[in-house]
Amino acid sequence: MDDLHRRITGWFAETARDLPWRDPDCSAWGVLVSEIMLQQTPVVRVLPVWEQWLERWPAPADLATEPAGEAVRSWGRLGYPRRALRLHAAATAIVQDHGGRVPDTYAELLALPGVGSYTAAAVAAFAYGRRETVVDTNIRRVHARLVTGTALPAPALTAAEMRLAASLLPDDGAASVRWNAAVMELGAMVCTARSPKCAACPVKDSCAWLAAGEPPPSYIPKGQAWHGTDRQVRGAVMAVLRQADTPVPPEMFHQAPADLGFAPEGVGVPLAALHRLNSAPEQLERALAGLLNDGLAEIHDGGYRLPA
DNA sequence: TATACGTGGCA
DNA sequence: TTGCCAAGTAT
Repeated sequence: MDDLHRRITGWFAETARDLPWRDPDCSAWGVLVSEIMLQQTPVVRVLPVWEQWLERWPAPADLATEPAGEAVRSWGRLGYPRRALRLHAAATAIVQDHGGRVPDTYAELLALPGVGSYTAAAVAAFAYGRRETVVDTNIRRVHARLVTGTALPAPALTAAEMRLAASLLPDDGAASVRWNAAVMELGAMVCTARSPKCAACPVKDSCAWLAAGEPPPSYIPKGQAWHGTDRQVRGAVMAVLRQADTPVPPEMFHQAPADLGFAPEGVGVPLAALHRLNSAPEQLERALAGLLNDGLAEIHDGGYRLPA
């Protein structure tokens, strides 16, 4: 096992991407923001938004003094905008309950809005150097192939996977942090979901999946529906709200701007995109009600806007 | 445990 | 062009 550690962390030391949240000088807040943004979102898309966020809000207290809607607007097109809402709520909780400093224990991190088991472990490890069992989709896939010999991990994280990850974690604190980062990087850059680059893998001669002749997955991953879904409509509505400087009247969502003769400044393009979806009135209502319910929108002066 | 939740690049 | 999939969380 030490050999596995040496080869993977050695590979990481040589080839790791130079990401700003990996800078030793990066604050815990910077690490937390990066982890939330990276949930289900590729690095290349996070990079520019993370830079803007950290410049505008260098500490939790800076974000906490702003309306939640500003966090959502600045989220841009990263996707899953509820993450922005929760990050804002987390900043508020950090100010109120932790004196403005990002907490450094797994339990305290886990209690923050938008922080689950992965993110709590990741921030404790990468921001504070703690020895934590970090398990994300990359690490799960590497373990599945390298150790278990299957093409993909199970659809949901299992207790057996957590035990395996814990058993692989180096005893030494600093070594455990490097190991977590290295396995994650291996999964992201080499041991990828589709067409893994096994020729470039530092542990290909120890891989159970390769040794077994690369057996195919035992199940077909369930695709995420998109066209015609409520999610698509919600996304289109959010694009309008992000652009609007003033509350958007409900009629705007149901009728083309041309029919109304006016529209809030700058919402023409996203509004046209929403109308092109040609969604049923009840679906639009469902999307708007859902956004209100989630706190991503509110009604002010008879129109919809981001939360103030 | 299963489902809802955005977005855009790539094969 | 269609579908896959990316450092998950909350319910």
